[in-house]
Amino acid sequence: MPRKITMADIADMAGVTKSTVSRYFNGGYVKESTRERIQEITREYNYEPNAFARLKARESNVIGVVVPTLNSKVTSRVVTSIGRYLRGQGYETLIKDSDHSPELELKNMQRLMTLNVDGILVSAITITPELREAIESCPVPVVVLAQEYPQGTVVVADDYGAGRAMGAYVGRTGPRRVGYLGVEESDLAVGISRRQGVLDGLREHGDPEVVALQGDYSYESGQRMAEEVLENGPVDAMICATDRLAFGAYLVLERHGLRVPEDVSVAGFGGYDESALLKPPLTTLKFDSYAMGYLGAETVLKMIRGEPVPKKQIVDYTFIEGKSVRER
Amino acid sequence: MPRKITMADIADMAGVTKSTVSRYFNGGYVKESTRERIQEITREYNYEPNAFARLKARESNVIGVVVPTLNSKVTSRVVTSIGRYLRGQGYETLIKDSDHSPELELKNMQRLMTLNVDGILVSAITITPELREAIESCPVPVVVLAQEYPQGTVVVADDYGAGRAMGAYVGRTGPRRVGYLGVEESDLAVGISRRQGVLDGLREHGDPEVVALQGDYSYESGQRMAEEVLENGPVDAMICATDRLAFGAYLVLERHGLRVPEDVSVAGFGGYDESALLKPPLTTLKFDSYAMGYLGAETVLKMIRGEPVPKKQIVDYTFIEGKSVRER
DNA sequence: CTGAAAGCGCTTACAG
DNA sequence: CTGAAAGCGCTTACAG
Repeated sequence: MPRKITMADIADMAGVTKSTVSRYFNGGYVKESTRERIQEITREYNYEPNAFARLKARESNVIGVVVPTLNSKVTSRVVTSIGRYLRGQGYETLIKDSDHSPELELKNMQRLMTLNVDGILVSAITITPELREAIESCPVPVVVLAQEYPQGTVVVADDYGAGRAMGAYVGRTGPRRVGYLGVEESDLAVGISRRQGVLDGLREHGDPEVVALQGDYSYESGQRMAEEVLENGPVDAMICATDRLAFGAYLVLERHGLRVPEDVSVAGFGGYDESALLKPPLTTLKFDSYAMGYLGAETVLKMIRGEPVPKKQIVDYTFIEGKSVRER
Repeated sequence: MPRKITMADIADMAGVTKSTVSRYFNGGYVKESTRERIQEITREYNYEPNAFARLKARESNVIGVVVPTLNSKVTSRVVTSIGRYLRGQGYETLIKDSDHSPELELKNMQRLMTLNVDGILVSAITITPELREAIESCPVPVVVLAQEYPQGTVVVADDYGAGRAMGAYVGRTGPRRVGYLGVEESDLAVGISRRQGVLDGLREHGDPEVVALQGDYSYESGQRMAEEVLENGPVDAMICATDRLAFGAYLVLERHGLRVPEDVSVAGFGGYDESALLKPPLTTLKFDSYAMGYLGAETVLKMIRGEPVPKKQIVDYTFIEGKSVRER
């Protein structure tokens, strides 16, 4: 196992000082011939400076990203998009997975700060008081993704608007009783805004009775909630806070011998590829997660440069009409 | 924005030297009363040492992970599992996303090395000669995930065995002509081993004619290949290298008015949650990705400690019997 | 255009 | 049990 190669090694081989090599990498003055020599050696050894040893540098060129989980289609898209943008801008992306734990969420934020990243993108399930405190006392720019955060800079999906659109769409078909399969209110975006949108949308179109439930984000939770809805009496529609929950509803409805959409309409949020494959295809709605990642990354870089940025950016969604909601 | 707090600050407040604080964090000798004082201040300021400033330390306590993409269910599971294990062992996980690019794959490996990580877990789509060279010249332990790599230490899924089991399962139903929707051979595990397993399994049970195609991993690719299979004449079964490809096959079969499994059997690999929701539920097979992550992480840590490790570890799979393969 | 020197936040022998 | 000093791989004024 060869020894790790350092900037000093490169300097030696090039017959210069590491100061010069450093300048080479950071865009300082280097004579053309020297530059070429360094470039050649750098190429030969595939050398790249250790980004984390830039302790003295004003900027580390690394951006931290804390995500609530990696096991989510939406998060995957967001992180991929962030990585692409940042890579193109010469920044490193440092991903910290909170694995559904609020304590880890806080720890990740704190750790990122001591790691002297230039900025932080944080997507949290819940912004606890401790997290908020950490965000506020953060010495580098922070942008919050996917959750409202009035105190700071955010990029969010239009959860309320999307909910309302879906509520109205289903409401127009004239249901008498609707089940809402939701998530916990600690998730403000999905648990509250999205639900409120749905309720308002329904109210504007016939004002059906609504049985609103809360669970977690799993397939199993979707099944449990669907069962519970049915135990409370027949419904004409189930609106599910995520496609995954809708998958659970499909299964339970089938078990009960109920047809979609003839007996019960079903709608979701997420627009997963798989949703189009269900029978019938799920009526859902897809947020532009790539835009969220891109805009978040762009925004944090602007903040670092001291450029003005919008306090709040809202990404769009696309309505995906399936065949799972009854025609009116 | 408050200044970042450093070890020297903590030392000042505790009335000691940073040497002592460092020892506190690294398990050296510290008097009980001193320890308590440092602990208190550390707690108050939520201080954690900058893991990347441990330039002088023998061990950095960070493990690098390079993944081919973040947009994959399997990768998500593997990375989550790695993170959990490593966190429990006091290690940082540094994720590098190659975003489907072989050049980035190589760059990520190289960069990780200069970042003085203690070990590397690499999951690559293709082990190019350059990547192999990088792995071989790596000064820290490397374990390769999900791909065969005879020169090194690997944790792989039993692609051949799984393919053969699926081939045999379908073969037993007596198909005359079978379509195989595969991926490129540059992916040795899926593109070659899995396919070979399927072919061998089929051959042992009736030896049907096989139309084997190659594409990428997308839903659209599944559709294209399914179309191409049908253009070549009727088949009794389609075996798909991943569930996602099978999703595409379902769509195309439906378009052609062909029923699953009455007209055409379909089978996949992956065991996605969604696969059970298809109509009919997909017969598939799920690899234990969590085990792959866990074992990979455990193995690299053992290698770092100089403990003996198996050259090759094979993770198990579970057969998931759906209703998409005709009864014989 | 380049080098010597000091310093970033940490660790580690070595004295005491 | 603790501190002073040197050093990790890099950056950055400051001379020259």
